[in-house]
Amino acid sequence: MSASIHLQLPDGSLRQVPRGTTVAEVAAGIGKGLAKAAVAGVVDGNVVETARPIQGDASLRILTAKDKEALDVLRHSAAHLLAMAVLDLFPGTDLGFGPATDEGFYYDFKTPQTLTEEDLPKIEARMKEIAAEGRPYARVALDRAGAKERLQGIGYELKIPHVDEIPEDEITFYDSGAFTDMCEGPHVPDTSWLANVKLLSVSGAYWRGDASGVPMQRIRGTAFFTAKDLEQHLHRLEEAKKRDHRRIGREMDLFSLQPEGPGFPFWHPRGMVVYNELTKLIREQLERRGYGEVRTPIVLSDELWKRSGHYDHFKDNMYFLEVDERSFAIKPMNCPGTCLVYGHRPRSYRELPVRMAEFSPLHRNELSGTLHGLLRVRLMAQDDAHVYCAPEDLQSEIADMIEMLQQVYPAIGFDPAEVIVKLATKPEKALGDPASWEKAEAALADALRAQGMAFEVNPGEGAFYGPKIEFHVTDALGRTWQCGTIQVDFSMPERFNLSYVGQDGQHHRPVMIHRAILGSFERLIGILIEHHAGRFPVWLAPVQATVLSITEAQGEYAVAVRDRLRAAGVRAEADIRGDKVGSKIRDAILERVPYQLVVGGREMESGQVAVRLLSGEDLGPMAIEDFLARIRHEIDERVA
RNA sequence: GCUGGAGUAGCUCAGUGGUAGAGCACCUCCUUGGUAAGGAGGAGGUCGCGGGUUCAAUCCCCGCCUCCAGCUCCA
Repeated sequence: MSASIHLQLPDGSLRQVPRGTTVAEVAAGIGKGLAKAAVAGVVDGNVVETARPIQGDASLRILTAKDKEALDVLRHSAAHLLAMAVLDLFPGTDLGFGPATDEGFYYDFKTPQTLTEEDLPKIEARMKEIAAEGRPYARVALDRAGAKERLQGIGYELKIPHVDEIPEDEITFYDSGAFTDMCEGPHVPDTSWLANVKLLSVSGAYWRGDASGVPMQRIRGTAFFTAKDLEQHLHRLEEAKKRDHRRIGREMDLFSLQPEGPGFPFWHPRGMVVYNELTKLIREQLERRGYGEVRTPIVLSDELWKRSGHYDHFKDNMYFLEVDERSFAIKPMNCPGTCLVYGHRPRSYRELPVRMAEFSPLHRNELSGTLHGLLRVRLMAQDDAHVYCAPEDLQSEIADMIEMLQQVYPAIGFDPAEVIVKLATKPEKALGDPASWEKAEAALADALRAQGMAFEVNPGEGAFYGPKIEFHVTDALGRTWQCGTIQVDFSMPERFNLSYVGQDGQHHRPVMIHRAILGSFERLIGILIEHHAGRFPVWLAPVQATVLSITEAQGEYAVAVRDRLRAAGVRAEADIRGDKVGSKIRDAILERVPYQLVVGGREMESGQVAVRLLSGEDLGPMAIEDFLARIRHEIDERVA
């Protein structure tokens, strides 16, 4: 065995070092700055701590704070730091798991006493003390028996059975001072990297997510390399709180949620304006793209749901009722209804593809604990459609749907170029044979490739009847939300025995595509409220312009201006109360009205309005016609 | 559904074993004021619902409902 090995660095250069050289030593050999900045290394694709000796020829990348993977390492280490502090303060605590997440980290504990929010500052303070000590993380590798013995010795009961589930025969621990934890690693070199941590919440959880299992307490937190990044993140959390659609929705009088209808939103007149504008946007597209709109019943016989497969796969989420000794279900999806429409008469290949859109209300009995404003409801409507086509039309139909999505998203304020695309594949419990699933998954993947769209796979997340493409938008705070979805389904046409007569005079089975562009209107409106912080694009704003009189002398003029705007199709109000204009502007801002039209004696004289934007920008006086031209353009073009 | 927390005026929140308060919003009046809060007065509450303890419960106890933070699930 040669005493030296070759390491290939990201720039392609080779470096010869003695066998057993650590990542940290290589970094030091490259430069003093890198030695200090090295968080971890990537050896042949595996992330390892800087203290790891390299035993053979390998590729090596040194991770610094700039790398995405480095942040995960930091947060994972922060989770350990949290465990150290909790063990110090609450002896007798047993450890669950403590991973890094997209936003930070958490650790699950089984503590002798219940933890509360008040305990967090104490724990955080202890974490910072330990961080300041700069305790190194040392890796210890044991075999299975050794690992169990060690866990037993320190009293970590929960993790002992887990040892048998680890596929590798080498079980690793990381020690820092008196603390040790069984963990795959890697970690930052020492705890001094972890100064910028913040604990955010404590909540319930279960050992390995099993609701019948051991109850645990989860402490969540976040960590960053720099104080500035941490501050920015906390600021974003604050901002998200300010944008909470439940609060803004109430302030703008868009909708309400009431105990009489848990999870069933009440739409107020102003909320319905947004709802209807979005519907209008979609209907325009439907017309252009050769869709017909249908409306199928809300309540349908049990038999139908047994045939469609919902009874077997979606029953827990459905509402049932008994009428005249017959069982019915309230529909959670539109697909079976449209299948009945399709199958109601013979179909010819000449009329394919049959495209049916439907906006019916859908009820889904979601678990009470999952309800959340408009983002998770039990009553919603989707901009739903089902397309029945010949297999060979699949690609072009999907292409058309993607094009529609690309035309719709900019109007609601999302850049289609920034949409994240995922392909969700067959779940464990699914309808149909594996071969059609493969066919359907391939069809979706092909369609995406044909469109030149990059996508990642979301394994096991498909609908029970078929795989789906998910379109995720990124909002103003960098959060992502799934909106659009396209699903290919070979099963339901089979179950409903749907067919069309081909050119050859024979019966053929159509393929069914389920698709939604916006997703559900409820959820989308919730997302849009938060994305725009309630400041909707003008075309969507419940009130588009409000006329503010300066004194009561302009009251009549203000009302006349409002009526002139209304006649031109602008949603306008007039505020002719006896308040000062500053106070009226303040109210208009709180209502998020995009245009405030101030009318005083001068404007009344000249037949003008003084235009102020929601942003505070003052456009000065202009003729009513000029203002109308401006706002009509924004409305007609749906300027976002 | 599960774990933990909460529910007092439209909103944000004080408060007490002897049936309740503030600010904002609302209504009236005064003020006629030029781009984020002019002033005064008034009205408004079954203190989430049901039971219990007590001479007396908004307050203490039990059950339920709803909401919030998570778990899980998802449009």
